[in-house]
Amino acid sequence: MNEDAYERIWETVASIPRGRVATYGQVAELAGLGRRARLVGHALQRAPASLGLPWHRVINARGQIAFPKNHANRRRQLARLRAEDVALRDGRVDLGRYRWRPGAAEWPEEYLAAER
DNA sequence: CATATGACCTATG
DNA sequence: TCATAGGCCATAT
Repeated sequence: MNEDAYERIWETVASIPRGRVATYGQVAELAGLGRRARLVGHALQRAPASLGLPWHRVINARGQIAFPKNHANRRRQLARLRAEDVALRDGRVDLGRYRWRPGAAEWPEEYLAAER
């Protein structure tokens, strides 16, 4: 069911640039699904690995990784985020700094600051 | 059919 | 910042 919505969610997630993050609610909104944030979680859980989606760039509205503390994917996501220079302080990403804004500059503030 | 359970969010106090 | 409440909804039992 909702294959239609799932595909739109996958496309949206695939378009999140490296070094930026998006929240579940944001992905739902961008995919034209209103406030169905939970659906984003379902869609990612069911996403074929073959799609190679950057699922690690999707976090909750509090800037935290949504997986439970002991879950293996939690560490995987943390490692991948750090690998693309997304800083986590006290387990939280500074959304004001790293949230993806479609159409806006796609590089983190630190990078822009270094260029200036 | 009825509950419970999440990779959730926003508003409010 | 924490807690509560209401919204949301596919899946599992």
